[in-house]
Amino acid sequence: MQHAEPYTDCATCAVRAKNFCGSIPGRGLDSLTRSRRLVRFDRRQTIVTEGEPAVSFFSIVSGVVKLCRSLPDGRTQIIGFRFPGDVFAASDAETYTTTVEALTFVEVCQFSRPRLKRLVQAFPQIQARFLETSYRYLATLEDQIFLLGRKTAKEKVASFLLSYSEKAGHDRVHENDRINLPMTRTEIADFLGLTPETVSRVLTGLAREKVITVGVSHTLCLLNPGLLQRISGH
Amino acid sequence: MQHAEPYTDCATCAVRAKNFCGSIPGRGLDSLTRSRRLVRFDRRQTIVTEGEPAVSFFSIVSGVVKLCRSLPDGRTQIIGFRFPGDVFAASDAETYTTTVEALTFVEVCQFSRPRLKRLVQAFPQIQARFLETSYRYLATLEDQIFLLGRKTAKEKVASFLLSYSEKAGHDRVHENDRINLPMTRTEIADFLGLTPETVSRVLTGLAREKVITVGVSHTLCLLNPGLLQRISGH
DNA sequence: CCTGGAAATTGATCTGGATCATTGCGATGT
DNA sequence: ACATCGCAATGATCCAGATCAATTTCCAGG
Repeated sequence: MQHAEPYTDCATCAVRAKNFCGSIPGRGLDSLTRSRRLVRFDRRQTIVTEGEPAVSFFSIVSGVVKLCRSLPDGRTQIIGFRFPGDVFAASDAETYTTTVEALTFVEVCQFSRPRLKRLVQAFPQIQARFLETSYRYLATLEDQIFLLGRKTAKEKVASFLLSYSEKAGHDRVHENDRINLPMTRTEIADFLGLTPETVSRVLTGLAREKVITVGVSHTLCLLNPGLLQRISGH
Repeated sequence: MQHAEPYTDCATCAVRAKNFCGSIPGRGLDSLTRSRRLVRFDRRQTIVTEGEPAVSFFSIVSGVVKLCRSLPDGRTQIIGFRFPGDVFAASDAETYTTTVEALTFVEVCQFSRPRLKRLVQAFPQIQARFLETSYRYLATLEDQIFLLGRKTAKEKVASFLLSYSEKAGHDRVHENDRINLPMTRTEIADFLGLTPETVSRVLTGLAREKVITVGVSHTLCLLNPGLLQRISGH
């Protein structure tokens, strides 16, 4: 059997369990596969743009994206990063509330709103999953609000390293974990409400304290996650 | 007929339309009324505490509350304020993620989790409402993240005054609107990631520029909402 | 292997907002 | 009317992180 797409269908999708798709029973998988369009983006490509009509909903199969907002004067704030199994552009707003850009090569399932709506009608249990997901995002954003409002630069960076290394794969953070950051210092800064220079200085500071080592090609190593945790102020 | 509570039942509730209760048909209203307990709190009373088992869900009938998180060293961040028609402690987490405190005299409908669950089973359309609400909160938190990460003190205060005066009643913000702030300078500061001194200085600055007037007893007047809007950086 | 441009690091300096200290003032109770 | 107490305003000073300015490192493309 030949597929138009050289990729897995929903029945064999690696991230199905993590996503709303996991709530759809076996008999619905064909209909799910037909509802979505698998789309690929290269690093740096924009997937959706803030303010444009929100016609689609997305679910990430592979890769990492950033959600961000900008002011005309250039100030940018990254709202969050999203990983395989995450969704974005999920709200029912008229227009996208954030710009979404690929940080790595990315594969997403794109659902048009009407199709998604039909899917939800056919499988109402999806809605409970959406609610769960959106409660999880709410909790993450609350954490981020605390971080932005009340943490110091060092605490911010430490928190970021820990939560990133957790979400980006490793469920438990171990000593000597080598983590790969697909984002630039500027992007880390735009996420933490800092400048790239400050991020750089804090990282070299942490390296001097032997909490991490900073490697080449966006790589870095957590030598002492326990201490990092304490530095992060929980 | 006599009521144990001297207050309206769900059929005549002023905020029903704004809330999930609005999706429950007339025949379900008795069951709704029986599912909730109407509870009152005085200003400064704590309604739920961060970290404690999340046994209830709440919906505000009247008054204003704050949602906040604290670190043992005393740093506090207010995540948001909630008004009549809003809900809180809505996530399905094991424990409350924020402490909720009354800023004014408050009346809330308290639902135990099991009862709420049964209500949702009986009226599944509630779930769609919950999803809508939680998308709305997500958008608010995204705004707040931009504000905390990238706005100046003056922009923060201007944004706060505008969004507060909108949510606290007035749907459109008019010239010479008199607004009542039930929170202290410290609470405004903890919401905006500032100190009370800075909030105070910015307010007197805005008053000097004739954008607002600061009145007594937590009252203040927006002389020029249009300019305030421009100052807020949208 | 070289080379150009972007990103990262590092240093010097500046500043917005924090911190510390004092005074003012308006509610509440006597 | 007056004393008390907690919040608000204001002033003086400080400092974490921003800004400005060079290098240095990285890496993609030839």
